[in-house]
Amino acid sequence: MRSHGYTCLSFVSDFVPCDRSLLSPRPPPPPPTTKPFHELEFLKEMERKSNRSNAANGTEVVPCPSSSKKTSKRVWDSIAAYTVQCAICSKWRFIPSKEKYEEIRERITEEPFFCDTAREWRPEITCDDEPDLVKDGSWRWAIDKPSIPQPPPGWQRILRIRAEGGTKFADVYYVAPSGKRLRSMVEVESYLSEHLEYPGVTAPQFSFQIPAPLEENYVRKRHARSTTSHKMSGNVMPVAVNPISLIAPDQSRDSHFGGERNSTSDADTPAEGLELFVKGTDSGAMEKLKYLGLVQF
DNA sequence: GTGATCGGCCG
DNA sequence: CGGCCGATCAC
Repeated sequence: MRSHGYTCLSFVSDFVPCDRSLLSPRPPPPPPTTKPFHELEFLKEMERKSNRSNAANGTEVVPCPSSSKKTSKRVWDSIAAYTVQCAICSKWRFIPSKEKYEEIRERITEEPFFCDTAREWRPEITCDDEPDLVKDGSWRWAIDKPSIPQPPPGWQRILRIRAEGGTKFADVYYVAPSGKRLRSMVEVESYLSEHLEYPGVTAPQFSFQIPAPLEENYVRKRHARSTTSHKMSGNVMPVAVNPISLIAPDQSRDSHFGGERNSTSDADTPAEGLELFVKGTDSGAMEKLKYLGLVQF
């Protein structure tokens, strides 16, 4: 089953927990990718250009757009890179900037992304080129919802990924040009109603939708239910169940990136990955477990 | 203090 | 399950 009707969803990839205590001692630098893709250079280049200092801990410094306001708060989100999947070949392509990514994400449904689209910033790229990266476990993935509007000019939409094992995966908030941090739609609306200095800025331009974690156990389950699968249809997979309990101890803080180091065969099919995530089929679940390094294969 | 993060309530 | 916001934590 190749990539049928699947318009590729846009993704956010690889994040670092925003827990400060984790940031300091965190050794695993950026992406220990498996494939020898020079795209990393490309990434580096973009980093340099966008003037972000420490890709080391995976944060991106968002340059304050309009003028170098003195107060321009250093705001960043926990996303290290942005990728989108080609609707034709299903390969993942880096998006050079958060802004570009937001632009693509906004229209991804009506206007699917193709490798050709990336020609805009990479004139040579085609579907025949190697994927920029593969889902091999060396990156953590957050799968974005499509059709999230771009933030109004001068506003920033910030995504903070929470620490592993918590009750929530992430938070979205907006930073107004004034530097005001807005955490919910209600706050946005009340702020806008009291600050008429933002003509044309309206509520529908905001979305607090958070992406979903690819790793199923990143977020603590609300129902500490027995690990028995509830969504993997009837077919129980005992093999799968046991390993899961291993990683869910309680040792909350400890996100060893590594857990999945033993990735032998990666280079799996991106399309499946997407399908797996979206549909959660049995085979998908299996794939996921492989992905997480919880089963042998 | 202030602001960021987390938890948990509630619809 | 997602939105929201107070409690709590880190600076």
